[in-house]
Amino acid sequence: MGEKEKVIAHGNVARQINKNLRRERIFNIAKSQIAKNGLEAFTIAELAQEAGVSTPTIHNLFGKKSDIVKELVSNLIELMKVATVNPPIEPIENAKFIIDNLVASIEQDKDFFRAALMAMEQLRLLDPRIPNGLFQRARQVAAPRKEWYETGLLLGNIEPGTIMKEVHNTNRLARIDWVNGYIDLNQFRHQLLEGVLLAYASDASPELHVRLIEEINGLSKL
Amino acid sequence: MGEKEKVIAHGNVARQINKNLRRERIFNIAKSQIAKNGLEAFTIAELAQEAGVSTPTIHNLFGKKSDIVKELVSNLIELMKVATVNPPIEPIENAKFIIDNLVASIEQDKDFFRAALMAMEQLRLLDPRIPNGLFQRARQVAAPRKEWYETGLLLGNIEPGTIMKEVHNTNRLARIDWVNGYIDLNQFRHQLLEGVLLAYASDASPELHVRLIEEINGLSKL
DNA sequence: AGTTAAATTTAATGCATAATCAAATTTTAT
DNA sequence: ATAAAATTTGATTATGCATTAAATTTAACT
Repeated sequence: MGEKEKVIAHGNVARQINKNLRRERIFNIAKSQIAKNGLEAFTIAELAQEAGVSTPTIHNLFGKKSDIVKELVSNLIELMKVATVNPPIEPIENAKFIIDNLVASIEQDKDFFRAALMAMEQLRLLDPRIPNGLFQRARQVAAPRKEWYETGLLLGNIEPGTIMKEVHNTNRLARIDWVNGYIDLNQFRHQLLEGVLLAYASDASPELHVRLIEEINGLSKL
Repeated sequence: MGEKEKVIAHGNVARQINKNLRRERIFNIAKSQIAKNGLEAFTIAELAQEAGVSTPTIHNLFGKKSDIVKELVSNLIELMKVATVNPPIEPIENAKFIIDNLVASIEQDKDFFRAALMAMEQLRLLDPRIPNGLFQRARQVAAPRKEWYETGLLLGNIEPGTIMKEVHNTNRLARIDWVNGYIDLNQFRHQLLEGVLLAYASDASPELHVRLIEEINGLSKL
């Protein structure tokens, strides 16, 4: 079936290169199947069929079914370790910047993100109680910054930790909604941004509050 | 095995009564198993074993496996149709009242709620896009009221619909967290109340804002 | 207490899928 | 061109589950 990936090279190196190409091609099909129908519906047999290959081949390339799931997760974790660039300082711009960045990187390989996040959920790796390194990072996403309190943009009447939790929860729900296919990436961005700005608004200085409201109401009109 | 439920009655009526008692006993075991290990892990065989009965008996009493799931859902829907009493008008008291009521009714049969909510999720009945009767109701839970805008407690700078969405999202996430066993009912109450009050705070009059902050910060200290 | 209807059980069937292995095929290296 | 190594394959095994059919037990009514 499917055209074999060839490489003009001699020696045993070629074998490995070709194998990796085959492997990657099949892995992409797996991601797409998982993303489309969920982990539950995903079977080795279907994967083999769509890849134009027999079931044992899948086992040779990937091992057990659960190994595929594990590989997805470790890929995602690896990806999340990449340091984020430093965002602008102003709250609204900060939120937009971080969220747009997040959306952009998801956009690059939606299937992968959806499949990997499903896998993490199934492995209970997204349990918010367990503070694995992942969540230490995730909690920082769009969390209120010290500077905003120092410059009086946020009043500090509500404990920063409370705002941070709220932002984090907004993140989690938007992610769940997107993974389950309830919303698309545009709506994801919208929901996330709106939630974050609302959280800021609950403790904003009058000056910031005005700008937040403008921004929030602007969102609804799209 | 397990003590048979008896009723002192003659005629064929007795059969039906006994049957219903048996059925109910087994149904409770099903709820508990689903609540504990999730719908995925739930099997007829395990249910039969814990009920001290053979698998065909389950089929005789309930039909297919999916019928059990359906029954859970329809029970929950039935329960949700029960009219809610009219809550107090003041925003903070209103939120507390509604949330405490909700928690209290869940408390009465946690297994049932957890199992039924899992079933609804699996059947995609909790998809926030689909506006079935259920969500029309759920959206009202702790939503901001007209009176609050008329009396100036909420300013209306942020569109009421936006606040309502935020409250609803808070509801959804708290529910998901509880169903998945990430939080217990106390934390559920806490998370839900905090989220709702924060949403109000984003558009509250100075007078209400002060009281909301007091309440929110009070929560954190528990 | 004996007769009949109903409910339960034992046993068998069927289905979907994961996992494995010897044999055949392809690919590399000389 | 050919031998050695690696890979893919077809066939098979194993498992876990829901479901059905026939046989047996249990309970109700006279």
